[in-house]
Amino acid sequence: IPLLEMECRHDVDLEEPCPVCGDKVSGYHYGLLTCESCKGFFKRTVQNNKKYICAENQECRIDKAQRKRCPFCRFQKCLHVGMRLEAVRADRMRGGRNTFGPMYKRDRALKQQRKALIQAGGFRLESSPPLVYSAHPRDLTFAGGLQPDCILHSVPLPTEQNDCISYQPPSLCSLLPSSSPVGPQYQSFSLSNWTIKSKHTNNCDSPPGSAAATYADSDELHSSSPQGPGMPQLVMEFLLCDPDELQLQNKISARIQQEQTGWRRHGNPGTFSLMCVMADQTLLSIVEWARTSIFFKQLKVSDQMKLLHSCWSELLILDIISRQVLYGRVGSLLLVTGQEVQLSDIASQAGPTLASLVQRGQELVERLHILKLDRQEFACIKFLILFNPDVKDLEEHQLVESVQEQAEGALLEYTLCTSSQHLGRFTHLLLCLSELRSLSTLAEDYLYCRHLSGEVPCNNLLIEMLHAKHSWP
DNA sequence: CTAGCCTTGAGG
DNA sequence: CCTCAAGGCTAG
Repeated sequence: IPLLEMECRHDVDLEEPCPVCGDKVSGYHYGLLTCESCKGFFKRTVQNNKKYICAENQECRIDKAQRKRCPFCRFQKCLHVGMRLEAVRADRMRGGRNTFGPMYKRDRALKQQRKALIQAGGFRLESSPPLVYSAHPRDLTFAGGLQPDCILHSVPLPTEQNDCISYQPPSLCSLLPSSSPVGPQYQSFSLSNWTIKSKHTNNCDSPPGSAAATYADSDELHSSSPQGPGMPQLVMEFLLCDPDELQLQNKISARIQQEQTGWRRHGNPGTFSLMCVMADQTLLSIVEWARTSIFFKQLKVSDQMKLLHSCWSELLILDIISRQVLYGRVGSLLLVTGQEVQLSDIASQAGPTLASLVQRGQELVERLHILKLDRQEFACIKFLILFNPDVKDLEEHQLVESVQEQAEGALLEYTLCTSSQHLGRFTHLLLCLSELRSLSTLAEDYLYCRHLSGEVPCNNLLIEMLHAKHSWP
């Protein structure tokens, strides 16, 4: 028996190739299983804040033989497969354990479980008709990462290029059916705030088995989650779904750069067009976020589309606003790309409608800034917005409603925890949400107008979203 | 720069 | 104690 156990333990991790270059993995590094060389490369790059440029088209193949050729594409791929910038320590402290520990543990457990399932499937195969997952063994290994239940829905995923980074102009419809096996699995995990907090706010009473613990998803969540105290479990789950800002920044910058190079021939794009491209890319990332998020990924695609069509502009505005609140500086607008634009410049160049939109946006930013909203709260709010039970003709209306209630409960619990029993803060927060809603309606109308006069670059998700709402009765 | 091997050190 | 992911070191 010990022998069997040994065998099981050993080949779980080591058989899988490094998701970046395919070399042999040497353990968990910066968020996932990678080889020693990619670990070192990632560390050097982040520690020394290196910037690379690609001599080709930013789509170089990265494998063991060619990984040295293009550091730009290698780093892109590191980010794309989910290596975490936050795992590189700013203070260079050696040894010890970081806050990813629980994640690694969970990932191990999942891989084990998955392997057991495959084995079970393999045995059954001999005596029974083919099973779904046995037909696509490769998908399972690649679907790795932290999506716990992907195996259960094991849709026959496209087995194609797991390493290919190609972004066609997509339609929402084609984006939604889980199409990328190597998505940002490890979705973000901001440790900074709450790990520190949790040391000091143990007094916060979070009754075990309170609202947050009742959510439907059952299985994997309760099993092994060594949470810090003070953070409702659901908030934790939401935070896990939330993408990392720096990763997002890198991805979107690269894509915009890519698009711009193609643009040069058609003359200089105006600022407005650029902003549209940025908004479009942000929308893409929002869809990606939703698609891989807890609860949402369990919905039927038709419902997913209805929800996104209904709330895209709110999520977009919230994205911009949360960026200002969390990372922005007074007097300037921080873009997804990390660039900063002076508000005074915007005010002087924008037309009256846009200027007032920006103005109202800034006021909202100011209010949220005073409330000191953190990432956890923004993560909850995103779910609150996404799961809108007022959307018409939902097939799984009940589920949507229940998720919204739970998200609201979790947010309430969390705000009570962090702001020492201040109910006022929570209500103020909800007020901000309604302002956000009206702001997004205005923004949508504004965009639609400019679209009608042909100013919005075409063939993108932005346009599809604009049309979706305006074509409704 | 790269990548294999070495040292560290909190958490189990 | 041991584990194992972080950082460090150094030939090539």
